[in-house]
Amino acid sequence: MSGGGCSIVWFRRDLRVEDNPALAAGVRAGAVIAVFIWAPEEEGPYYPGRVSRWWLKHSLSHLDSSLRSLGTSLVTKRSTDSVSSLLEVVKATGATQLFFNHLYDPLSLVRDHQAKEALTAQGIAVRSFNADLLYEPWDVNDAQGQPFATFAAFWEKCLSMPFDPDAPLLPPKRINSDTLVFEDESEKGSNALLARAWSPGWSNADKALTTFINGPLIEYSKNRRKADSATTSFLSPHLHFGEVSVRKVFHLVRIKQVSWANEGNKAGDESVNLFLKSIGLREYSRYMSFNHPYSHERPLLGHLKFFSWVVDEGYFKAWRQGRTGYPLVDAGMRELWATGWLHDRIRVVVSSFFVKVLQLPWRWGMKYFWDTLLDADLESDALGWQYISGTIPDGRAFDRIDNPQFEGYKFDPNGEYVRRWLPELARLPTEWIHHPWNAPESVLQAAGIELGSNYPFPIVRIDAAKCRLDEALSEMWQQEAASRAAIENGTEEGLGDSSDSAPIAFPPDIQMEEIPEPARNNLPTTARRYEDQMVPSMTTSLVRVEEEESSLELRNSAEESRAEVPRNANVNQEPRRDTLNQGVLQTVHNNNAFQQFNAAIALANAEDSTAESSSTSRRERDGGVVPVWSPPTSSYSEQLVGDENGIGTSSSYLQRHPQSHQIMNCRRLSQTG
DNA sequence: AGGAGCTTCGT
DNA sequence: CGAAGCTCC
Repeated sequence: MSGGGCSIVWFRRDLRVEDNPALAAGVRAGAVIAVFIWAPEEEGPYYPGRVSRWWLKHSLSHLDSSLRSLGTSLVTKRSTDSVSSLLEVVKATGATQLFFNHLYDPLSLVRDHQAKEALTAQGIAVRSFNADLLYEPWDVNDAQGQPFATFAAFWEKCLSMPFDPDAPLLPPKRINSDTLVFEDESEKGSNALLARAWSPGWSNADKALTTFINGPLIEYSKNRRKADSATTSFLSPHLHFGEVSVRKVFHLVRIKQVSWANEGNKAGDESVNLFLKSIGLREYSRYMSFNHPYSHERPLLGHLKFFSWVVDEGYFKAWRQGRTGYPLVDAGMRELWATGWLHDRIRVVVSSFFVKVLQLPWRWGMKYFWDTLLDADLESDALGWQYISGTIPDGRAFDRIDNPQFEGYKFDPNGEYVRRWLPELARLPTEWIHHPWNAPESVLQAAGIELGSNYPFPIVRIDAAKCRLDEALSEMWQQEAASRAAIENGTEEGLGDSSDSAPIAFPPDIQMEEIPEPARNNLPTTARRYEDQMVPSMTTSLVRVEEEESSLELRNSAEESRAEVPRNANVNQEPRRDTLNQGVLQTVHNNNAFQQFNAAIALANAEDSTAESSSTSRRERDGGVVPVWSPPTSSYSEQLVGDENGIGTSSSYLQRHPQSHQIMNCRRLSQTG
């Protein structure tokens, strides 16, 4: 069987054997070569963070042993260019078919398209499948056939589609294989803390799912506000790596819901709705990424490009270290640092604080999440940060500032969460735990706290932040109006064009992380920066905070004086309703090219669906074309490879290619479509 | 009971 | 902002 007609199954973020349509197709077609290609440099600034790599490593070995028990094994290949690696595998094996499952992040859309073209050109039959979503993005449209622009409408549609999500496939009974071994990639050290708490791999994902469905799910609606997160599903990293199929989750949860509904269990029923909504948000994040492939680097609402962010690395650092002076925020940031995990509510708290109080550029925060979260997920995180920042049509109000003090008493009423992660506040009574700056001196003394010394004063006061925000917003509206006027007068090139909205570059210490090793002489700073990205044990994180004490002290006093925002700012100038709508309209308008593109995809899929044997209407949705648009003239990955040799380039990929790709794509699409 | 006015919350 | 939920007559 070697040589003749075997197929390659290209695993990526679908590290499971059950309900894996690409694998199933490979098995149906005969001998299978299961391949995983590790080419992190292709991800540019989104090189997976340490905890993500830790997870991946274990998940892959788990998958490998599953595949072995089915009669094959996982071939892993280190690469800087996935497409050429695929071609090498083809050459080495004489494979005649390639199967893989769709991804929807901007990079994968381009890369998968290239893979398809390159392999097809070699006479390889390429087919791809949906394994990550209930419905493909191009299948979910409004009455006019246009993509939705808000979540609620999108999700309502998903739940009332004329056809159900595909039923999960069973795992194959046996996989025939050709043997072929590539070098195994070796990842550096794991982390004891992580290993204790988490078990990567598809069978553990299944266990987590079962545990959740039979346990916390029924209370989900009641408990979801608690910061101590024993009631979440803990499925997100499993879902990110595709260790469990979202369709399986959906089906099992729905079954529970029906039985609870029959019993008249209102709370259980409601809990399922809420949980499914979070599945829906994940779904929506892919949908957004597909329809707006630049959403991880640019606000979707046009006017937001006129918002002037506070570019202050000191703020950024204090936030990362959990030294903002707001206990709930700091506790969250310490937990993130120590465990790579945060309850959803706390993610909202810390990111909202980041954007609204500190007014730092959201992409910095998103990048930090990317580097530190165990379930780091570009699409979900982009959606989350855009939501928090109010840069999508149904996002939070721009001018709303959440007060961590009040949120603290909501999500952590007894202060247990804060005390766990901020030992320096452990002895503070609950009454003051979320606002120590108001506590009487005697109370602080009794608790062993000296503000400004072992715990900081608030880095920015909420009322000052509110003032500064209102000011920035009214300035933004003015500029937006001015720009629109300029465009109407023809003084300026058309919409969405150019230069103007280059994203703010990541600060240097984040940039250091973007291109980790290529074993260069590590400056002392580099070493520290790199550590920033790692997940230390509890103790090291505390030690580290101690070490930083003195420099932070300076920072604090600096911020204190810095926060003198004019109190008399004319904040009454309400952003006018019509301008807001303009923003939305502009977004929608900008979508046209992608909508055309999507129509093209849908069409192509329909044509392609004649392809295969078992021609139920269900099958027809499989095996469609790769859902991508034409890449810009010079390819993404070429640019990134060039990047890697990167002579003294401290500037990031994004900086040098200010989101030009999607604009080019738009143009190309309107030409070709 | 019931509704004006206030707060909270939302992807 | 706008809907939903709350309070206070």
